[in-house]
Amino acid sequence: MKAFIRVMKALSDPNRVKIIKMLEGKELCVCEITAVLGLAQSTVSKHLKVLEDAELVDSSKDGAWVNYRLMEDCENQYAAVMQEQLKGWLDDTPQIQDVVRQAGVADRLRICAA
Amino acid sequence: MKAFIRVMKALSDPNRVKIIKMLEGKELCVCEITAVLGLAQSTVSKHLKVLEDAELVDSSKDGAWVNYRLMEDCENQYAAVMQEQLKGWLDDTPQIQDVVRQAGVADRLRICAA
DNA sequence: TAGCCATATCGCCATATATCGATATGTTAG
DNA sequence: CTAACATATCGATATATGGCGATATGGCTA
Repeated sequence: MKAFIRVMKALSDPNRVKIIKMLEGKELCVCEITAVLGLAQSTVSKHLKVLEDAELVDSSKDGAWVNYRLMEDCENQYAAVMQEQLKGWLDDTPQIQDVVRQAGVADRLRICAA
Repeated sequence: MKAFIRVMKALSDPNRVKIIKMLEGKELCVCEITAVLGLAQSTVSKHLKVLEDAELVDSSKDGAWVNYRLMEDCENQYAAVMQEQLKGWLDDTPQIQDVVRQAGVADRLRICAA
């Protein structure tokens, strides 16, 4: 039950849903997501933690960067099903199209101060 | 997007999920749900409104009673999919088994002051 | 080693949510 | 018509959540 509720809560925020949809395209680092969403870095970090706790996304370090991607082979069945469902959902939503397009052309070397 | 978020928020509360699972068995009136969940009647009424706004459940009056049931032929695709998914989920959760069993034998004529 | 960069965590605030008791609304029975 | 009952709505309160800026942490590079 807790695992289910965690997934539902994670998907109850528009910005977190946007992150999921962006990650369907490619993996992204925190600064890229921050730039696209236009939120504070700390806010994005917190959203990512919620998504990770729900086992919807996964991360790995690449030097100073942390790359986030959709969790593959979820053990959490609720996360697995929702992730799959979302692949067919919301693609016609302007807000989503917007961020997905921006994420598609995001370049961390340009966006981040590197 | 709003419709999707509404459905996710509706399913983010354990008591509302319990209500959905109870309604998989049979339609129930507010006083039966109230008795099974052990919440205040006003709280249950509010939860039902959230579920109805998300188009997950439907209601109809039967005299002084209001019967709630799972929404059939949901226009809201998110509600439709989640409803179906939930039919195969959480059946092994003790909390859910408990309320479902109680709902199954609920009798409004005994539960309510009628 | 120092300093910069990316990210995470902390503390704070405003708003949202879950809950309750009290009250309003509408229905049925006497 | 009135009383009793089922449900909905209102008002209050405690907790949860989303947001921010400030600070801590860890890695690179000069």
